[in-house]
Amino acid sequence: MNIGEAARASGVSAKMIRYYESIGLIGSAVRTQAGYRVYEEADVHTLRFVRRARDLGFSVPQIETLLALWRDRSRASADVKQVALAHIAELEARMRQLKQMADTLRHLADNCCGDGRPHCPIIEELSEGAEAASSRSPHASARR
Amino acid sequence: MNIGEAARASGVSAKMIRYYESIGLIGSAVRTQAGYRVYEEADVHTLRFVRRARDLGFSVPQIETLLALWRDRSRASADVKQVALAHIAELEARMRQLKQMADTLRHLADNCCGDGRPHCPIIEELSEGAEAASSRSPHASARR
DNA sequence: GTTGACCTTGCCATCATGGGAAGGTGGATG
DNA sequence: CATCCACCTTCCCATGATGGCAAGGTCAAC
Repeated sequence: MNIGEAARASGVSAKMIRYYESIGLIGSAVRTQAGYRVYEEADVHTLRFVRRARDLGFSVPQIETLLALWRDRSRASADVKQVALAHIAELEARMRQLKQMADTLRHLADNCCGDGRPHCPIIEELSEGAEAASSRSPHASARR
Repeated sequence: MNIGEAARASGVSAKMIRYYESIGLIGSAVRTQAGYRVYEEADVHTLRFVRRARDLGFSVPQIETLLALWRDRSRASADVKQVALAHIAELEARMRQLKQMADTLRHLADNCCGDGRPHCPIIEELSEGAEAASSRSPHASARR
């Protein structure tokens, strides 16, 4: 099957299949004489694995690890669990950051009349900046 | 004051100050004869505003809007609030995505013994893919 | 033999940020 | 005055995962 069909069958775009091949996440596909990539059912299976891992927010390096564990029939489930738990921790850290931003903003917005007058605690916070708004070290860039 | 001092005073890196100038988020700094950028207290104040907005997760276009509102002494606080609420909604949407990923993973990890044996529900989910794991439309890419 | 759908590679863009190179400035010290 | 170090300048590159577009080759059907 050609790349387009593999893309439809796996839910991974043709573009991304080529990309995954280029970075070595998946093996190089067999080519026809004309240079077309050819895929088997097993490849589609792998691609679906990758897509599901992406849907769960795993990064490409993590997926590399997961693929290796998948293929390793003598893997220890502890190794898989470790990757998963590390990722959960990462997701939770990101959630905490977002939550802190949202909470701060929500608090400010709740105190903003939202009418036609210029007075606004949101703008004030940004310009005068109560650094101590929430337990945050002075310049800890809470970005991303 | 030079860019380095402005960076230290505002918490925005010199690199980013130049970047913000290049994209027009902040005005072009006055230059010395030698081409050095020169900053006043007011500029540092603006930079701090930008940094705080970034810390709250606002994108550059949103900060552009916020800066304009800040400078507009006849602004309507409703306009500021609208920007803030839209951003809160965005943050919450991202949190929901992350939460769904984390919940799914947590569930799988809870069912993984995490011992030396190969059997692992996490790997199984990825390879066999119970698409119906959590209310998620068939191929709704839950990406970012 | 033409057409249309598909494939190939390659480059560009995203978004905010950092790194580094090559070269000019400025002030302090020998 | 020469030297040195810290600073400044611009320019290019990289990130991560993804999409878009363009120019050109392939294939199958009609």
